[in-house]
Amino acid sequence: MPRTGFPMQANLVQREPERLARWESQGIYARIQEARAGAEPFVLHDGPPFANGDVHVGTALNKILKDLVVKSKTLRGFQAPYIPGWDCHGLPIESKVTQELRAAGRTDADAATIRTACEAYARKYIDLQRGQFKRLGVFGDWENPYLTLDRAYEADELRLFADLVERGFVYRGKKPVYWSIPFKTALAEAEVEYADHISQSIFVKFRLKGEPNTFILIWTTTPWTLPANLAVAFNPSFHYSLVMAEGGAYLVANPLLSAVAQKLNWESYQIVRTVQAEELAQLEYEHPFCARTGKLHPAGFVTSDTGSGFVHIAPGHGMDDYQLGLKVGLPIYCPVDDDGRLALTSDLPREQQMPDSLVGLSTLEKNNRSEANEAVLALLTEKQALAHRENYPHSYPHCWRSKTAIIFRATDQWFIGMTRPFPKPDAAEEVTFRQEAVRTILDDVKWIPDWGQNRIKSAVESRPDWCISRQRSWGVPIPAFYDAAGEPILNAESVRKAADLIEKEGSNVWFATPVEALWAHCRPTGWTGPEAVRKGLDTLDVWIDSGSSSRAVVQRRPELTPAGSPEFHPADMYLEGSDQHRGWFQSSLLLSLAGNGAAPFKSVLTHGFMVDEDREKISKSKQGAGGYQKPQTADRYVKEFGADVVRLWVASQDYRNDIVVSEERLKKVGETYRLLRNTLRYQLSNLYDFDPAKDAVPEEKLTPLDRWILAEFAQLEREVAAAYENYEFHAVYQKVSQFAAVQLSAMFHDIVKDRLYTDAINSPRRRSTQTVLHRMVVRFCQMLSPMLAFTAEETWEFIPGAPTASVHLSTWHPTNFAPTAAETELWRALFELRTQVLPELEKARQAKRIGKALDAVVRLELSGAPRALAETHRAVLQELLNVSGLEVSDGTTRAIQIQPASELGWQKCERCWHWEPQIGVDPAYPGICARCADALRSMASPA
RNA sequence: GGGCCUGUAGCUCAGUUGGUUAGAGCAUGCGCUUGAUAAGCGCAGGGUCACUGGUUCAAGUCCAGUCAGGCCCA
Repeated sequence: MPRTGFPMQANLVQREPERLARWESQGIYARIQEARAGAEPFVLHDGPPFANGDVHVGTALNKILKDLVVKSKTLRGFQAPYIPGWDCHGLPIESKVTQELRAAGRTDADAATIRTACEAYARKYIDLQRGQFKRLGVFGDWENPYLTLDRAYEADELRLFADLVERGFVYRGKKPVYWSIPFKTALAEAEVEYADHISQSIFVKFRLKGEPNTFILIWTTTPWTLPANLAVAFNPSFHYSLVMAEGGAYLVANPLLSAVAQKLNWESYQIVRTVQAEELAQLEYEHPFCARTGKLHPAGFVTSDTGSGFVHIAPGHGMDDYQLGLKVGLPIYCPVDDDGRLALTSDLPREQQMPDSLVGLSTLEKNNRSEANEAVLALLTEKQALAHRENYPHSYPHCWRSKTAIIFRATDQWFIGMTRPFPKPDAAEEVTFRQEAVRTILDDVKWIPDWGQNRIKSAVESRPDWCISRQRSWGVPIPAFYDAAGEPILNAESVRKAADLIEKEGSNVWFATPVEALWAHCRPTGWTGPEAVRKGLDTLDVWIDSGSSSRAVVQRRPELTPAGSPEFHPADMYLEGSDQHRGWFQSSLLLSLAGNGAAPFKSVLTHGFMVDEDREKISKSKQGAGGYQKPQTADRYVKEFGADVVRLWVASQDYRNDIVVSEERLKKVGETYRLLRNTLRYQLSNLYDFDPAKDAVPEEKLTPLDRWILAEFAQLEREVAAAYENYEFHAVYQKVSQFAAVQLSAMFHDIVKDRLYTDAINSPRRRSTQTVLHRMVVRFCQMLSPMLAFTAEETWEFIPGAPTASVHLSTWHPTNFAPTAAETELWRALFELRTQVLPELEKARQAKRIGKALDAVVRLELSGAPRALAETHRAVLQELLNVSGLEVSDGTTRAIQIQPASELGWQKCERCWHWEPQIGVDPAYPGICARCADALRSMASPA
């Protein structure tokens, strides 16, 4: 009878933490790395999650997918190190911390105070998340993760930045930011508060050049930006009309025509004709009060809910305007100074700029009025360009400290230029950085799934220059200086010297040290330029932080640098959600290409996003009323189902599509978990008396049935190995669970019970089956181990003569077992016969003539080959059918008769439950059939 | 609004270059077993392959459009 200490109930929630503690004390990760020393490496480089909040179930999915890759590669014999990381800088942390400081009354915190508090905040969440990631069963060097706030990391990031500076990718340019006039500073989104505000809504007539008395009507709520107007945008998907109305001819978008007519009090108007987008794009207009002209450009952001369908474009004063300006090559003209006053700039010739009467007027609003707005409105009226004016109440951004309305204003920023020449010594002709990036995407990286290539290619093709400076405190400082004339000094050597300093002292040193001392330290050897009088206080975009991880981690950590690697070696794989095509994949690629000349990864695997049971994105607003009962954190699911079920759920989903997370889905996966667990348990429970060293039967002496299942199993192994190699974990899940349900549970395990329970302990037939069960439980356990990290280990402990201390230390190669063609054909034919007989048995069962199959005797009337087959393999066929008797007779009717053995006067053996014509022939064993008597006798007197 | 992607039974997935009544496992229902028992076995029901139109002798499979959903832009 089967026996095992392997419990049927997993009790994962309680017992997984115990196993984690054991793994921890064993140092399982280190032992795995030792065991694979010198093996072929496979480096999956971790994309750092943000050190903020609990681990979301989507983040858990990402981590588990990575672990499935690492564990399956390890299983196949690779050395697959895993160094987890965290992204530590950035606005979400800084604004949280600033809010906390504010709540504590600290409104005057300086950069050093904020930075110290931010680091403490980040470290707190790193610890929290580390515990939650480990709980998932993810193996890695958790005690030595990489952190983007580490000094060494920051220093390497700056050294990479220095390379970019040296190669000419970095330049100073302009970009619009939120600007607080009283504080003369740029603001982050988090420092902006929206409040009700009354603006001046105006319609302005822009005269078409060369068309007297013909105008385009533009609409704006910020009159003071008109001196900065350089273009007009229209939506190419709208229809526009030329209409005759009071005072002239006007171009207006059709969907807005009636609204405009009403606003402008047109008593009547006539549509002259429709104007096509192609024609609009050819037009030129005259600025109402500056001596210059502008052009019309198509843009998707022009809407039809307000205005006229034409949007005034001031690239220095709006994000849409700025993007359009970059695209069509307009200067980022911002005629407003730090004090918020209209000012002349060097972007345009003096004669093309605003009249003297406007210069020096303030844009700062008091009681909804500003000098600049009033003067512009007066000027428009004077020029008869103001078609309509009204108060316009709406929500408008305000500075959180001064409560004043903010303005959008282009300021000087640092950029990485996408069209800079890319240094390529052997290239026939010069290529741009962008062109080289696209070539690398196409030629040098494998994208999984392959449409990822398309995705990142179009992202790189269409992205503007990369604005890399932030007016924030919590980040890596850009070690730039400024001379007395305000000109920037950014030099590769000085950046490297700053990096050395920061590696020693931490990046706070940049903020805490006076400019004289910093410049003394960073001043390039033999510097002949102007001396620095001011240091820059900008920090780097956090995407530069995480994007530098190839340099700061993959090229640095010895365990990620296999022996004999060239100086620069890409990681084998990056694995993140599909949003990272515009995020980390891109920042990593661009930085590595610019700094190292090559892509940082050989392959990139992307997964879809988590959606709920309605296949809609998980949103906090859906939580509670009618939505999910609990927050969608990893812990919430681990605490209910256990990590192995969560891991199996991850494996079960085709991650290339959206991934459904729901109570129902996890419950279903829980059912599969139990199926797999019971399969393992059945095998273990029949190996309690099996010692592979002593009892194993050689392959060629296995019974035909055992050879059959071995062949089936070897086929499964090949398919599973291929699925792992293609990272198709859902295929592994399907194949493994279906094999467990069909070939094992419904067939082999069911058929073989008779042998295991009733043959003599040591009989060759029983040992043969145990040999196969043993081989299968070992290998089944291995195949499951990447998914069921905990349960596979638990199983491993119960396997007699397990080859290694931990399943995670073991290596697995698919069984090379091929039955002969004759064997394969024989078993195909036997199962075909079985398939014909089973329905007849079912009919007898439905008719209540028999209960289980063993109650029946089967008569087959066959002819020709089938008859020969059935007669030759009568015993095997009887075993496959699990019936007490099988008679084969010659005939052409192909009749299948089922008869209850009791009707034949047969008797049931107490031991094996087979019915036999005669029972108890051996007087020593009454009530027992001859076969069982033999078995008992042999066991009573061991040979 | 644009780019990329997805839509096959209640659930998760297969469906090779278009070719017989669209498959599997799980779940459900009914029955059996009670020596894998908070298990196991069998049988059955369940799909106008998101929708519409087209190409073709033939379409889940090719093309166009619509709808729904996701990611990224705007």
